[in-house]
Amino acid sequence: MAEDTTVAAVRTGSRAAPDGRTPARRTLARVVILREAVRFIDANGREQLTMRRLGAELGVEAMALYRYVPGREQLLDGVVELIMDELYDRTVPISYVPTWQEYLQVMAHGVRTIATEHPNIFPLVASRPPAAPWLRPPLRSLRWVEAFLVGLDHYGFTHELSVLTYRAFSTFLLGHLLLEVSPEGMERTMPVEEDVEFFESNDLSNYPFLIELEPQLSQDAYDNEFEDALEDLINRIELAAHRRSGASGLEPSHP
Amino acid sequence: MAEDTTVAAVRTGSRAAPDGRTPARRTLARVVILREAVRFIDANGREQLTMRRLGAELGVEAMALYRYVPGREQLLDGVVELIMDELYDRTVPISYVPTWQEYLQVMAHGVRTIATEHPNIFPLVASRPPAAPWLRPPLRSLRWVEAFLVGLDHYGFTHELSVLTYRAFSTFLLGHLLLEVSPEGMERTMPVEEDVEFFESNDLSNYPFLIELEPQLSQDAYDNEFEDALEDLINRIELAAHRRSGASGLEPSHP
DNA sequence: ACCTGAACACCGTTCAAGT
DNA sequence: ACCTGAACACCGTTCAAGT
Repeated sequence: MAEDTTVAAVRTGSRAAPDGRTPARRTLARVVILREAVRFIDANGREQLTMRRLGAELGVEAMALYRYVPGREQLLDGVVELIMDELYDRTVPISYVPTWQEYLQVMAHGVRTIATEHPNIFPLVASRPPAAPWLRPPLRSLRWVEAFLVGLDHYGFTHELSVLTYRAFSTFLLGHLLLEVSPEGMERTMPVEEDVEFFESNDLSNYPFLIELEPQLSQDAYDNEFEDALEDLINRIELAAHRRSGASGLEPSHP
Repeated sequence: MAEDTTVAAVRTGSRAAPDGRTPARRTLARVVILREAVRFIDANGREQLTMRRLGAELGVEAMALYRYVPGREQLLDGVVELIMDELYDRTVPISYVPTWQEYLQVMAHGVRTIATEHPNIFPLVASRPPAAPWLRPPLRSLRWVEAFLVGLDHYGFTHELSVLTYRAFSTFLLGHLLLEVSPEGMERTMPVEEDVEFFESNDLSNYPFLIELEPQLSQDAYDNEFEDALEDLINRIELAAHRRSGASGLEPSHP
C-alpha cells in the first residue's frame, strides 16, 4: 500500500510532491531504485526514464543514484534482471508437473505473463548486452535459466538435449513475445496528424494486396498463434529427443 | 567510389575533414542523408548516431537535416525502411522458383542476409513503432511485404493462408535474427574490468548447471538452427495448407 | 531555397563540498 | 556515509537571420 499512488502525473514534467506527505522515499537502496524504475517505465515508457526524473521520483537528486548504480545502462540491465527474477519467483517454486511437455507449457506461459505485464520493459531483454555474453540466446536472469535447466534435468533431459531445448525455447519466446508486445511498448511517435505523407511511401494505394488483406493482418490472433506455435515447438523437441533417445536417458512419459 | 573513405575516425569525436578535399557532400537530400545514416550506424552503432554528428559527416550543420527529415525518430524509421528496401531489390526481382517452399527459403535467406550485414540496424526493425500500425508483425517495408504477398498469391495461396504464412514467417524471422544479430549489434558496455561483481548475482558459482553447460550454450550454432527451424516452419505451413485445402485453391507442387 | 548561429530546455556524469 | 550544487560536455529542436 501507498505504493501505487505516485504513478501518474509525470509526463507533464511536474517536479514531484505526490499528495501531501514528503516525497522522500526512505532508505534509498539498489533494489528500491530498480523497483521504482520498473514502475516508472511501466507507466511512462522507457524513453521517459531519466536519471534526473527517477531521482525526483524518489525524492532525491539524480546524482544520489550513482551511489547504488554505476550508470544509466546498468540501471536498465538491473531493471531487466528484476522482472526476470520476478518470473523466477512466479514459476520456479511450482512443484513439477507430470510431464516435461507440461513443464515447458508452464514456463512459456510464465514468460508470456511477464512480457505482457511489462510491455515497456520486455523489449529490453533483447536489446541489452548479455550479462553472460556466452549465454545465447540470453534470457537475462541467470537464476531463472539455471532453474530451467535443473527442471529439464529433472525430467531426464541429457545435457545436449537441454541445450537444444533452451535455445529453441528462448528463441521461440523472444520472437513471439517481442512482436506481441512491441506495439504496446511503443512510444507514440505520431501524436498529431501533421506531416502525413511526408513519406509518400506510406501511402497504401500502390499496394493492392496490403489493402485487401489489411483487415486480416491487423486483427490480433496472438493467443491462438502462441499456443499453436508452442505446441509445434514442443513436438519439435519431442522429435529431437526421440532422434537421439538410443543413447540418451530421456524417456518421454507421454505418448 | 569515393563512398567508402569517410567511415573511420568518428568515435574520436573528430570534427570531419576526411582527407584533403572539402568535406561537403554535394546535393543534400533525404536519401543521401539516410544512406549516410546507414553507413554511420553500421560503422559506429546506433547509439552513436546523433543529428549533429550525422550533419558533420555530411559536411553540414545538424539543423540543415531538418529540411529533409522531421526529426531523429523519423530518421531512424527511414533507415530501417531503407535497408528493407535494399532487401526488396535483392530478393524480389528474382524470377519465381518452382515451389512455394523454395520461395520461402529464398525470402528467409534474403532477410537473414540483410540482418547479418546490418547487425547494428536490424534490431530497430523490432523496436520502432510500425509505419503501418495494423501490420502485425511489422517487417517495415510495405513494398517488400506487398511483394511477398504477391508471391504467395502466385503459388496459389488463399488470402487466409497468406496471412497465416506472413505472420508465422515474420515472427520466425524476427525471433531468430534478433537473437543471432543482437550480440554483434551491442554497444560495448563493459570496456574496462572495473566494477566486476558490482552485481554479485553475475557470479556463476551458484549455478552449477550453467557452469556445466556453458561450453555448449556459448557455441554458435545459428546456421544449423536457422535452417532446421526454417524447415520446420515450412512444414508447419504445409500442414496448415492441407488442413484447409478442401476449400482453398492451394495445391502444393511438391510431395 | 537552403543553410547557419545562437539559443532553449534538456541529458548523463564528475567531483568537490556540505551535513 | 550519504546526499547536494555546480559544472562539463553533450543532446534534439526552434527560429530568426544570413546568403
